This record gives sequence, structure tokens and C-alpha cells, in this order.
Amino acid sequence: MPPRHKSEAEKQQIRSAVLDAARELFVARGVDAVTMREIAKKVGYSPTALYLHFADKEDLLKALCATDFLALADGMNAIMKIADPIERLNVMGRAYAEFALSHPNHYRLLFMTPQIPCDAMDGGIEKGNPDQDAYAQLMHMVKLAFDAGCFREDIKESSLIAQTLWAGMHGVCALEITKQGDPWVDWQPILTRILTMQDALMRGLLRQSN
Amino acid sequence: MPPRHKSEAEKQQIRSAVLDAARELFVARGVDAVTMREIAKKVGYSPTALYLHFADKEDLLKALCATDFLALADGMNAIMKIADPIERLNVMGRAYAEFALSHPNHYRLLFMTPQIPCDAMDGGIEKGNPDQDAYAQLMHMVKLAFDAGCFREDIKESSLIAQTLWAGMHGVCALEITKQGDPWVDWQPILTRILTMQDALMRGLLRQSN
DNA sequence: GGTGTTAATTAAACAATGTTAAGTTAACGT
DNA sequence: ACGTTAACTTAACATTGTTTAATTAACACC
Repeated sequence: MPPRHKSEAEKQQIRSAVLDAARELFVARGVDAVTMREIAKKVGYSPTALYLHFADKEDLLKALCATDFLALADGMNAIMKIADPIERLNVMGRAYAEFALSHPNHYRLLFMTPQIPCDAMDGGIEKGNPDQDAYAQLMHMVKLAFDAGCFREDIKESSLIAQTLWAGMHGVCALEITKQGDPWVDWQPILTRILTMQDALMRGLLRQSN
Repeated sequence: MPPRHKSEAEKQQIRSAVLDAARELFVARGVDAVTMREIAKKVGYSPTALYLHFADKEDLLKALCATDFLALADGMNAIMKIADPIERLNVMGRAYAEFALSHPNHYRLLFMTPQIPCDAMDGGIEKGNPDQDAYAQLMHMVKLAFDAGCFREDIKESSLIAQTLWAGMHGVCALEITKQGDPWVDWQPILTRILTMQDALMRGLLRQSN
């Protein structure tokens, strides 16, 4: 009941408290559990107060994802220090899968949900900046390997290689997230599927001489 | 207002009229447009009447999907007549992608949504029956090629090959459905991506001698 | 042929959701 | 001292899925 004028820093703090509460619900119980009322209760405000910090629920979720999108890019970034361009790509793929499977709800929202175009994400993420954009990071790594002549010479576009590698990993992870434990399919172990996908794509895309 | 006692056939007809109305909304405007009230209006009943034919909304959607799941399996089935086991797999993959991209809303509900386990689908679909189960169909085709010695001999499980091929196609299609037109990524043409995925996986999984 | 049961249907209502409109209260500037 | 404004809340609205309680016509039977 007692409102006081807040500094910009205090406002930011409330904003991030809201995001933390939302994240906790989100991670634990999925996107449907993230109701404005429940977030508000958790953070000690009335539901309407959230609208002072976020335009609407989608805006709030976008802000949530922006944070984790940056975390993903950060992880990719650290991998650049590996010297061998192909080993680097392999490690990157496995790091991507690990992110997906240990944050399935985030992964679903980032890469399996249409309503939220990455492009419009909050948090000042810049397209093409490898520090912030995991796809740019992948493109960069593929291009280095491509220019070093690692890939089949009949493939003209390095972006096609990047998109194929991404799609392969995405396919394994997305099916795992969506259909894990579904008795319809007798799944091989997820790690086996990840490594097989990686191995098969690399064999299929690299120059024979490797 | 004038209720008359209905035969079983008439009930089935209403049920399928409801499904048709729901499908129309669903295909045109996605799952969010499928509200019980709107279906009811389209089919000329009150919203509550739908509950005489379906337990709840999820049940209705499952029935919707069962139909299209069968259609998918039917398409796969027709491909069995191709003699060459590898060409057969390639054609199957492209048919799968065509299904996904021409019925994106169905594909999303069938393969990108967790709430609806294939296993519990209505319509009497039997697991493992290749006439009705597209995955069983894939497994069967892969196993034939596997037993004919088409694949690398260090891969011991044919199901691992099937799951990798599926995941690869799924990855391309799911990313296309989710991120088509997203300016974040400069996509190569979708057909190119499909063919590249198929080509790369086959090169990576088949015996060298092929 | 009346009469009670039942099947088909609906209108009204409930609870949950995102969101908006209209207050309320305390701090600040002048 | 006093109006304005920032920070918040309570009440309310619209939309959803779903349930309860009628209503109404057809059928079965004596």
C-alpha cells in the first residue's frame, strides 16, 4: 500500500524480480503455469502491477528468453577457443544439445514456438553479433571450416551447411523434448541419437579426404 | 430445438461434421482459433452439444489428428511399391516433408506438441501396424535396407538409423514451420535444405561401397 | 391414447485467464 | 500548503473450457 518514488535502478530490480519469479514457474512447470496472477503472487504484487513493467505476457516471456538466448550464445562463444575447426563444430553441437535438453521449456519457447520471433526479442540482442547471436556464431565457425576446404566442394554455400547441421541437432532435441517417454516409439538412448546424428552429418558433408 | 432420437449412423455423422468444422478452423487459423464456441457456431449447435460427442477439447483434437495420422501412413504405404530399398527411403523422406509443409498445423499438433501423445490417439490406430503407423512403416523400410547390408556395418541397430533419418527430416521441417520468414536467419530455399539433409544423412549412414 | 422415461439439446452459470479502467495513497515540486 | 504525479490496488470485462440444471420432443408401454 505505501508507494514511494523509485529510482531507475529500483525499477530494474523489480523488473528482474518479476522475471525471476516467472522463470521459476516456467522452468518448473512449463509455459502454461506462467500466469500473470501466479507470477504476481510469487513476487508480492498485484497482477496489474506487472503491466507497469511489461506490455503484456508475451513481452514478459520474450524478456525471459532473451536472457537465455544470451546464455546460449555465451556458451558457444567459449568454444571458439578450440583450435581445430571440425572438432570445434562437434563440441558446439553437443553444447547446443545439452542446452536444449537441460532447459527444455526455454528451448521450446525459443525454437519450437512461432509466436515469439527471435528477431523481436528484448534485451538488445543484435542479429549477426556473434557475442549475442548463437546462429551467427555457428555461421562463423562453419565459414572458417568451409574456407579451409573441409567440406565437399560441390556444396557452394556455407550457410546451407550451417542450416543443415542446426536442423539435424534441432530434430533430435525437438523430438526428444516432445516425445520423450512416448511408448509409441522404442527410442534409442538420447546420447546415442545425438552422436549418431552428428557423426552421420559430418561424414556426409565433409570432404572424403578427412 | 427439436430433438429426435438419432441412430448410431446419425451420431457418427454429427461427430464428423464437428470434426470437419474444427478442421477447417484449425487448418486456416491454427490451434488457437479452434474454440469450442466457434466450432459449435460453425456446425449449428450450442457449445455444450460438443461435449456429447467428445470428452473435452483435447479429445476432439486427438480425433482430428488421428485422421491425418492415418493419411500420412497411407501415403507412406503407397511408397512400398518402389523396389529399390534406398530410393524408397528417399522418396519416403520427401513425402514426409511434403506432408509436414502442406499441413503445418497438423504437423505441429502431431509432432511438435507434447500434450497429445500419439499413443493415446483415438480412431483405433494400432502401434506397429504399418498400415496405420507411419513410424512402423519407416522402421520396416529401414530394416529391409539394413538386412540387405546397405548401411555401415558399425551401426548395430536399424532403429537408430530410422530415428536419425526421422530426426533429420523433422529438424528441417520443424524449423521451417516455426521460423519461416524469420529475418533472424537468411534461409536457403526449403527444398534445398530438405535435399541436402537427405543427401548428407544417406552419405553418412550408407556403406561406402554404394 | 395417455403417461412416464429417456435421448437430444440448450441456456445459465462457474472458474480461470489476460487485460483495462478507475480509484487510492503517498511522495515530490513549487 | 497544495496540486501533480508515480506506484500501486481493487473491481471489472471479455474470452476461454467446462458443468449443472433445465427443456423439449420422441419413444415404449399399459
